[in-house]
Amino acid sequence: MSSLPVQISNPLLDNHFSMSEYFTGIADWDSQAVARSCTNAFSATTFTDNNPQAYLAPMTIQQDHDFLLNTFPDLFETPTVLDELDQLFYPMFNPLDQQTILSSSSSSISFSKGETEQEKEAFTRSPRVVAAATTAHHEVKYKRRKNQHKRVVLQVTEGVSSDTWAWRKYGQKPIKGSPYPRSYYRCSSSKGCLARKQVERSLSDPEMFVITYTAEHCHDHPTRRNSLAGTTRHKFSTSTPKISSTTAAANHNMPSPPSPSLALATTEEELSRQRILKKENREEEEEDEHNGLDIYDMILNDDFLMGFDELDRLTFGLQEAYNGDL
DNA sequence: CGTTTTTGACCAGCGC
DNA sequence: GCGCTGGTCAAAAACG
Repeated sequence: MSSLPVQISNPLLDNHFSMSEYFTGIADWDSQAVARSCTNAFSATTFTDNNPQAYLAPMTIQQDHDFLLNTFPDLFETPTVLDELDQLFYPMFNPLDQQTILSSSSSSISFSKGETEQEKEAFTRSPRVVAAATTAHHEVKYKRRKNQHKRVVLQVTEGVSSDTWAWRKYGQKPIKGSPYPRSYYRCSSSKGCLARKQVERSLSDPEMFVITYTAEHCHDHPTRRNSLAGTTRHKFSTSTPKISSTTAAANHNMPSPPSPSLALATTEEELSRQRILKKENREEEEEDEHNGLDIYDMILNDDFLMGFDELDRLTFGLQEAYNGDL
């Protein structure tokens, strides 16, 4: 990963700062750019630890290296600027998550001192040319396995959606060798958007989710979520045995039952999304029962995010007017 | 009514 | 060429 010339303009803080300044204490950002996770994006102790394995607890890094290499042998490729920004900003918007981003540039992957040359070689294999990768998914309907631009994120989701995009689930498949099904989502914000993501539990740690992003959004974040119709179901009802059994397991972060049919559980990630949507609805109705918003709500509230955009536009307009007067 | 999830079927890539 | 596997489609059902 390249160095970080990224400048953040935050109208509320009224100053500019670099990403490296933001994440204070990172002596060697580049060397840690890929294998990184955090329990708190603002925790200096987490980020200043030079041992990547520290970021992966409770996972074993080697286990997940192996898992990812077996499951996603072609996931590493040159990242786009958006990828890098996404990776950089993700922890800021998900401070409650424990996550690791394991793609996407083979050239930027770093290793701890203890890892062998074979491991490094295995980890950096399958380099891809981003041009070929990014064009492939636009073309043929089913030519998708090769040359797809993928980005993999490991995260522990505890009631927090992985991102603020609106996703629609379009498929779920049992995966050979894994007791957990893989869910397929596409972006529902825009009809033409090719962005997709796959969500499945990690083999080495069922509480960890492997989220694979494919393609990129061709639009900004949605100004509001699509209609909530169909998003909040009676998942926790006991009226339907199939639903109650699967969601009960998912809701308690437990592995799905060994039965293949029962293993087709709704993922925790999806449940988290539903909880958030419910929470948003409740908040609209209750007129802020609490006096303040906690960071959890602020992070996931689209209105909050859009508020920055509007503030940005306002300040930009004021600046223009001010310059015009001079 | 518009949107979502579910789920069986279909199709293409891959290994043998 | 064949079978396995994974990714997508699309109809039905569910939800607000």
